[in-house]
This record gives sequence, C-alpha cells and structure tokens, in this order.
Amino acid sequence: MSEITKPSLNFIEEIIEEDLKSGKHQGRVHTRFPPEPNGYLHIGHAKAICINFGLALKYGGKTNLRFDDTNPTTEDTEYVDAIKNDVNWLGFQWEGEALYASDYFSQLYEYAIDLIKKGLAFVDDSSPEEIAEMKKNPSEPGIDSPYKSRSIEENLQLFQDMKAGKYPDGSKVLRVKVDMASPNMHMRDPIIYRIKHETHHRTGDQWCIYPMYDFAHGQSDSIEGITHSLCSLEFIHHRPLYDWLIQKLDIFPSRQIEFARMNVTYMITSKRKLLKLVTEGFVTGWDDPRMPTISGMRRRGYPAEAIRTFCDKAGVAKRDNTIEIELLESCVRDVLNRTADRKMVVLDPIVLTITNYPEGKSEVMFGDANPEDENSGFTEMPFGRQLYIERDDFMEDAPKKYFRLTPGGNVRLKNAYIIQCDNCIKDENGEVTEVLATYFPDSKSGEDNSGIKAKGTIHWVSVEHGVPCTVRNYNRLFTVPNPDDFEEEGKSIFDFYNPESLIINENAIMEPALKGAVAGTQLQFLRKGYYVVDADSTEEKMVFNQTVSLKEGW
RNA sequence: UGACCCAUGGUGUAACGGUAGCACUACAGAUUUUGGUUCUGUCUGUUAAGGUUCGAAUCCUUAUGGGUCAACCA
Repeated sequence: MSEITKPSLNFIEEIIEEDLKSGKHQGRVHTRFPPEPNGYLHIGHAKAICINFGLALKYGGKTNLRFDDTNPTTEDTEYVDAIKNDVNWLGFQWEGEALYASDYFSQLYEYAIDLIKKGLAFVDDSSPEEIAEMKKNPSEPGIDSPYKSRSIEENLQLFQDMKAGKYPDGSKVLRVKVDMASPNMHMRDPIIYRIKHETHHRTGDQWCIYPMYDFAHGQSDSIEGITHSLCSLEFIHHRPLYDWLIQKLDIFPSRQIEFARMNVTYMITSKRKLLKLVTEGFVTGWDDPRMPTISGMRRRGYPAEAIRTFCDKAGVAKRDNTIEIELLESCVRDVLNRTADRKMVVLDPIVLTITNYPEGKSEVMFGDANPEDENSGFTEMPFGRQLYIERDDFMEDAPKKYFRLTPGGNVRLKNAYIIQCDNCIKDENGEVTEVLATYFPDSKSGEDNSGIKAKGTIHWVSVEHGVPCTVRNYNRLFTVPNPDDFEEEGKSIFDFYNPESLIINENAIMEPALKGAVAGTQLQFLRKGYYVVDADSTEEKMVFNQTVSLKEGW
C-alpha cells in the first residue's frame, strides 16, 4: 500500500501480488507443504515449510499439510507423527486436519478413467526396460508403444482389471498420450499408474494400483484448491505435464512455481547419507545435535524462531545457493542473547584458593540473570575461599594480549571480588594443580571502592557448592564446508567426518542453581557459549548440549 | 552432443532503463564486571564480448560457466 517504504519482494511474492491485483482466485492464497512420510524432516524441509506457511501468513491465506503417500513400499505411518511434531515445533499450524494424497485415490482413479474415455490414456504391457528403450534419449525422439493404439473399451477393461488385481506387479501400466517426440522426457507418454500388490499405511490392501507422483501431486493440489504450488527447481521439467493434466482433466488450475532449494555449509540433506550417518554410528541418532534434521537442531537448542529468521534471511530465488552456516549461528545467537539466562559453569576446572579469604566463610553473590533483558531479574551464587576456574583462564607465562590470570596480574571474578594472582602449585609433571591469589575485600561487585581496575573478568564456581555435570560440546560434523563436492574424486562425505565433532567434558562443574533444570532450558554459560539442558540429564548428573559458542575475540 | 533453468563482493540477497544497497563473514577501532552484546569504520562485486539507448546489473545477440531432465521414486 504505502509507496514510501516499498519492501523488496522475492519472485514468488511478486507473482502472488500480481495475482492478488488481477483478482485471480478471488484474491485467495492457498499453499501446501507436501512431505513424503518416508524420513525425518531436515533444514531443507524447514525452508520449504517457512516459505509455504510464511507466504500464507503474509497474505492472509491458508496452508495444508499433505502427506504425499502414493508409494506404499517406502512410506510409513511412523514418520507422520514426527513430521507433524516438527512442523508444529517450527511454529506453524496447518489448515484443518492433516491431509493425504491417499485420501484421493478414488478420485484419482476416476480421473484416470476420464482420461481413458477421452482417448488420452492407454494400458501398456511393455516391460520397464522396453518402455525406457522406446523413450530413447533427450536428443532423439522416442517411438510409440505398440499398445498405444488399443481401443478405449479395451483400455477401460484392462485398467479395471488392473485395479481388480488380475495382473502381477510390473506387468502393466497406465500411460497418458502426450508427445513421444518432446525434448522434455517427462512428456514422452509418462506412466501415471503402476501395479503394486502392497499394503499401504493408510488404505491397507484396498488398492493394488497406485498413481505416480505426476498423477497425484498436481491433482491433489487441484482438489484442495491450492493456488500456488511451490516446489524445488528439479520439478521444473514436470510443469508442462502438471499443466497438461490439469487442462485435459478440466479441473481447478493450481499453478506450480519452482524455487532453488537451500544448501547449507557443513550440512547434508541426502536421505541416504543421513541414514548412513545414523546406522554407521557417526552420530547417536536422527536427533543427534550434530544432525541437520529438525529434531537434531531442536535437541541442539536452536530456537525455532532462529530457524525461521534464518530461512527468511537466506531469501528465495532460482539460482543454486549454499548458505554459510555462520548465518544460521548468527540467528541463533541473536535470539539466545535476548532470551537465555546467564549461568556459571566451569568446563575444565582447576582450583583457585584465595589465601586471604577466611576459611569456612561463605557469601552469596548476585548478578543479572540476563543483562540484555531487564525483566529477567537476577541470580545468586555462593562464593567461598576455594573456587573452580577454567584451566585456561590461568597462564604462568602469558603473552601481552592475555588479560586473565597470570602471576602478579589482576582479574575480576564475575559478580564478586577482584583478585590478584600470586602463585601456583604444580605437580611432579609440572602441571598446574592449584592457583593461589589474594582478594581485595573492598572490590566487591556493586560496592567497589577499591579503585583497582581489572584487566579481565572470569567466571567461577564455589568448590564447596559446585556440582559435577556433563557438558557436550559440538564442532562441525565435517572437516570441509561442502563434503559432497568431492564425490568426483572418489571421496565420500564420510572421508570428511570430523572426529572432533563431539567433545565431552565429563568433569565440568556447574553452579548449584542449575540443579533440576528442565530439559530444553536454554542457557548461556558465561564466557563460553549457549547450552541447552539435554533429556539425558538425571537426578545425579545434569547433561548439557552446546548450542553454539560465543563469538570469540583475540 | 537435445531441451530447460541460472549467472551481482568470500556467502546470500536487493536495485524492475537513471547514485550498485542490505545481511552474514573477515579486519580495525570505541564501549563493556562475559575477549559476549552494542556502536563506528574498512576491504572485496554486476562472467565476457558485441548491440540498442542520452544513460544498461537491468533490454537484445553470441560466447563462457554452473545446474537440471532419459525411476513402474517423490
């Protein structure tokens, strides 16, 4: 409306706005997300979900969730619930009940009969090999099947017999008569029905013939009144057939629009390869936090909101693209910075003793729960003479730019006192086992009159009160950004598996307030990164997964 | 070697014949009781060659490069 701030539209939005302007479909926008229930959803699906649901939301339309279940041999109900759950978790709700292409099997059968009656479809007895042979190749026109000239009556009878189960799998197919000379292979009398004596996850043994994708998808779109049917670029060659069938059937004209699917560095989306990562034990399961699956990202602690803004920022276009995972991580940090409470956890502990702090004394220190959120309140944590600090927050011989603990140097203990490092104790191997320091009593956080300024600030956990926990840290799953790029060199993605993709701190120490935190709780471990409470946590020992590290400087 | 799709900094995406912008990344600086956040700045771009035009990233042609299509998969 406002010409002043004209937001730039992607090409799909442009098409929709043109349709809206011309009054097409009475200004209705209806999209659909059509997963095949034969695997878990991944980042690529997330993109498709965000586009389809996002567009409907933007233009006051609706989005259907429709399971594309036309192949009983690969599909299973097992995936249906997981897919629904993932869509909901991402923050979207489909229109009405979930739909299934299999809901339309009877209608589709009628459509096929209609085509036969119009002389546009025929039953072919040729073998798969013979059919492939007759189709020839893209640069050479195909030749007609010898069965193409059967009469309408014969085709009708044969097709009914196919449905009745009179023929074995693979013995006959129903094809449409389009154009065997077309340079588009999908137009060379494509198969629209095949025989499969197989139990379907929803229709059971009711059918032994099943429609092909090309005779199910577009027709389902049409039946549902889908106005804009969005799919990935690889389906572009199917569009002429999509339109041809709708026209010949004279049904609601849904429009297919193709966009480039999104690739992300260090992530793969091949169903086969993902499965292999799981079965070969490279990861612990489909929801391993290193997996690019929606369930994996959820367990990793990525907020749904961050995934949505990521898909939005990645944009929509028709050129091949690979988004850097850093953009995703940036979106994740952006959300978590505002929402995650800060906690102190020492991942690799070493003892710090404050020699001038009274033995047996203990105080409670206060700090902002989240300095970026004024409504977050504050947290409190017990302080004492002995604290755990990170091993790498002490350095005996430190470079100039190192401003943490080093003999003679000062550092602020976050939310507590400034201390001066005096010395350290080493074992027989020269390993530092304890750091000794003195504190400045008048430097307490919030009431600092010391006038001392500390170079850096470090986090800590009281030895007396700290609780052991497990912290799982994650690095990139692969050692190269695009492991798929090396297939021509004979290398597989597994050659680039990063053995350090999971690093576990079994002896981390957390502040006591973390006890009993609920799985899924997102936190910032001060100076370390964002972490989420994992469902593996027990009464005895909490388990945290690293979501993403903090950006690291120096 | 048939047809189709695509080509803007390192990555992604705008500019719809009229100043090549934004985000992420990288780097530098300021602020900071998180080496986080925030703020400021810097680097890097229209695949090429012709043509149309007062003017081209944008329109036309050709070339080059990348991708897709020949499953009874979706």
